[in-house]
Amino acid sequence: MNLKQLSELLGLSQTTVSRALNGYPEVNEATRERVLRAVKETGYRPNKAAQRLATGKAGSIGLVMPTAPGHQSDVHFGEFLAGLGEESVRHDFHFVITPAHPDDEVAALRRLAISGNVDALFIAYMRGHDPRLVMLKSLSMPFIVHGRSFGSEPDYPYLDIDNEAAFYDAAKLLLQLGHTRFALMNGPAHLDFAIRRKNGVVTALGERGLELSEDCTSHTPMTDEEGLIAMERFLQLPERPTAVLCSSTVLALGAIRAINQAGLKLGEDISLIAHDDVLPLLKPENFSVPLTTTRSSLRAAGARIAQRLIGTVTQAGPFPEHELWKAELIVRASTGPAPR
Amino acid sequence: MNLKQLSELLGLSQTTVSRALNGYPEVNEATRERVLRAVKETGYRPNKAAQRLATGKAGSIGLVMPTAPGHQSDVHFGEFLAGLGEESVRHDFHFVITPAHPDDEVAALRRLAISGNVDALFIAYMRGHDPRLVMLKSLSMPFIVHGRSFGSEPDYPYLDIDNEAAFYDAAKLLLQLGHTRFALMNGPAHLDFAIRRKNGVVTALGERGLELSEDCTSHTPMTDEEGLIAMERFLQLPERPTAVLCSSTVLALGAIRAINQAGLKLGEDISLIAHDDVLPLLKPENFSVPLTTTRSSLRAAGARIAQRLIGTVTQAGPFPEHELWKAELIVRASTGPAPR
DNA sequence: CCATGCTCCCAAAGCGCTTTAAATTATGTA
DNA sequence: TACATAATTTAAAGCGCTTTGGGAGCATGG
Repeated sequence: MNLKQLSELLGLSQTTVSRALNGYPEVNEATRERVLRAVKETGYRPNKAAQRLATGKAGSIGLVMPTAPGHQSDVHFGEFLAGLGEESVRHDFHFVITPAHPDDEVAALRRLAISGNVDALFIAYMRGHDPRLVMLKSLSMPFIVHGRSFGSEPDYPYLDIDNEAAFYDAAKLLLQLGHTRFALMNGPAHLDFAIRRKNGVVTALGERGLELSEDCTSHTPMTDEEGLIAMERFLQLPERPTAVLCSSTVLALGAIRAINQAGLKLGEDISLIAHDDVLPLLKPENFSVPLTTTRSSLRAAGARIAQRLIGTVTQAGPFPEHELWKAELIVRASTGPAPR
Repeated sequence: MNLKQLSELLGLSQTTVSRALNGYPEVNEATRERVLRAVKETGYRPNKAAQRLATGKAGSIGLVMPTAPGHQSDVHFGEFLAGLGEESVRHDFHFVITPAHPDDEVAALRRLAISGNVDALFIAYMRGHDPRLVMLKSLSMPFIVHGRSFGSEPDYPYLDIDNEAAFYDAAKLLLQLGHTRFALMNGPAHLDFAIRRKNGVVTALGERGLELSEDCTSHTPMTDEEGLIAMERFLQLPERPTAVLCSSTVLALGAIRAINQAGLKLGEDISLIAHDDVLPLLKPENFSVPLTTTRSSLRAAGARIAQRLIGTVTQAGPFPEHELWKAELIVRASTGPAPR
């Protein structure tokens, strides 16, 4: 069933039927109702490809999913997607996901953009001087960045959390508890959030005349294995840290395993604060020693980004160019006074 | 840059350029190379919407993501998606994800199918007598089912794991270890895999003249909280179970927390076998007491499903209508002889 | 009675591609 | 040299929708 058949069925022109469906004012209400009724009865749905071709609008937002055989899937990705979905469903938008090899992301994004399949783009996992940014800016398609790109002018729309403040505050708390030997388990060094979080820690320590040693810093993918390995390394240092900051509850999961295996007590021998993206599987309050965290919901970020993206496409704006969310510092049992 | 412009640039007709690009044989090799070179230089990409309209092919597979505010996102979903992506990227396919309210899935699937946005569909989380199946069969669009639908004729293509055998084998192992008091922590009762897994357990127990009591069976969403709650309930029974079968490592995560909190020892006081979908975040070997599991990679299933779906669309088949994968039973420390 | 302004509705063009049917050019054969 | 045949190329017709530019039909008012 297509428009032509439907209009013949109704004895109307395609124009009128199309207008009736799209809410144009110049069609008689009685006629509109007749059309709507026929749509219900026939189950007619406009062909999206044709609609897209005619209007240039796709009703979808695009994203690239880095993937490869052996490439570990990221729990954060799923959670973010849930947020996007939660909002998109309200506007009858869908998303088009292009899987791409991690080395091919810029090109994949470009292909996606000029394919005509999507109205807007979204990127995340930002790096310093991110090459995707340059490409996107040249593209004249709305986009939004989750995170920021250190070293680039912030002349692009973004939603980010204040990573620096979050880790500054967390470090500050540990300082107040008397800790002096710090460690940081961070994400990959080239990622923007990792850079900023480190800065936050360094600043807080600096105010007390302390330094973050290289030995006590790890930059790894955010998996529990890496957390385990990094923490094992820290624990073997002659002067092992008593305060650990952790870029993800996933890393913390491994780190705590290492702490337990070493026979140490979390919250007594070692204090730990992790950043909590509010993953359904890793609730900090459910750890055997509940985790002190800096919290910011990834899912909420996804929903907000969808809202802005869709709003931009449908001209429902305006939206602020930049949003910087504060993370909450939530104190639980994994932090305590420095042992002496 | 579109076809028309490109062909004018080359002094050729759109037909020839189109054919050159799509590998038709009736175009001179020299001409084809000239076209290809021009494409490289100009960065021309065909408009997908137009291509789709003309061919009816979309180069994409569709799926519905159940979502709603407060609807917990499923870790299994992300992992499955990773598998789909891994294979899709090889064929330059992408996926179109329609988020939909859980109550609206059938309709959403229908909309997706007739939108012309996708070439093939995929469904999962099968229920007994699944209503989506009826709809899909009436649709004349290729689809594949992950799982099966209990109570429907298996006259549709599916990929499933042998849930019944997996749980039969697991129960059998525990029986051989001398256990007689069993519990089953299962997924929602209406889901196909839950029905079959329960059957497997019941059959194995039945062979020894044992029964699975209602008190010792839970049907819940597969989250760690639910695992905790269910296990707490089991542990308060006058005759508490010594052998527990668990439909997911996620449930096991909570269950083990409950066991620890009760001061019991996993693998001694209580033996537990969980089904392992090979989630990157929950490796059974990383639990403080490594978990005995029935293992089957969700990601591998995703990749295979993508392969079959894409193969069907591109006529690369034929593929077997049905695939039933065996899960591996891997024994680790969470199982031991029944305490006496 | 005719110009004016509405309200509705329609024919046809166009979005960018593929593909059918036909035209043109090249090649081979008698 | 002429003609059949093969090798290339092209014009034009869609694919199913939106939208531009009119055009009936009808009431209003001078």
